Amino acid sequence: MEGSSLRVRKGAWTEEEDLLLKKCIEKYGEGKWHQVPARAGLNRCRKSCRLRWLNYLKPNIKRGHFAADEVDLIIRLHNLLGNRWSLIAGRLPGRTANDVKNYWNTHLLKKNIDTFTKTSNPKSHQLKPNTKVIKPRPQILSKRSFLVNLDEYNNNNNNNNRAETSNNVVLANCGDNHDGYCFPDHDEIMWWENMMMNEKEVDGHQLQCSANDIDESVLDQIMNEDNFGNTMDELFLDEEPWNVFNP
DNA sequence: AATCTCTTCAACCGCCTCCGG
DNA sequence: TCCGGAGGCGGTTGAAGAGAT
Repeated sequence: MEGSSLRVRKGAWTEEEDLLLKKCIEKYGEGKWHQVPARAGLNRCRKSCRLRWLNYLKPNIKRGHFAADEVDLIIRLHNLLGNRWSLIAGRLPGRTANDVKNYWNTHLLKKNIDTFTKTSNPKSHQLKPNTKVIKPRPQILSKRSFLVNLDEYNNNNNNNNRAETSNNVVLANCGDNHDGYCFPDHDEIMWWENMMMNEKEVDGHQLQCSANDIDESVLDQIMNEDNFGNTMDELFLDEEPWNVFNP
């Protein structure tokens, strides 16, 4: 539980509280959320302050209806990423993870259910019934966890660029910056192999990503084209999207 | 006009990961 | 190596407004 919950205010924010929080962030900048309530003179917990700022007060937040292209992008990215709202929101300027999540739950989820129970339109962006979405979980490894994985990788390496371990797999050998991806699940491995493996990577070339931009670069790759040079539209409008497994 | 039901979305909650001591 | 605090995330809740009866 957060701090001394007996004294912390909950519920809807008042204009006065918004103003205090805004002034505080403008003065001290974002971050150090544990200091924000005291600095702003707010009787709120750090999480509440952070959420209020990120979802409502932050400049450039887009409110109101989602445009058709935004909805389209949400559906596509959700097909790829599942409920990874922060990643999806990261591709929609001005939209927050909470907004995207709410929109999905209130508008798109309903549509999906309708599609499941009524018709199955192959050109539709909705998922088909019995479609298993493989949810990738790109992870930025800490030095510690990387070393564990690297150790297992070295122990198990059998001349492939991939080493299967009891719980995870290192995809491609790791570069100078020692960043990599680990996935615990075979379906995910297949998913990423399908998506990421091109000739260069098979030859030992690997994604050159820093720990901080790994998601961005991977998503950029997804957004721009697939392994075979198809555009995003071609990719997702195909009758059998390659990123979706139909058992 | 009053009441009930449904929808929306801001906010909370609990969990996970990371990092520093 | 362990532990506690902080940041961040996704799932869920509930108040408020809109629409239906």
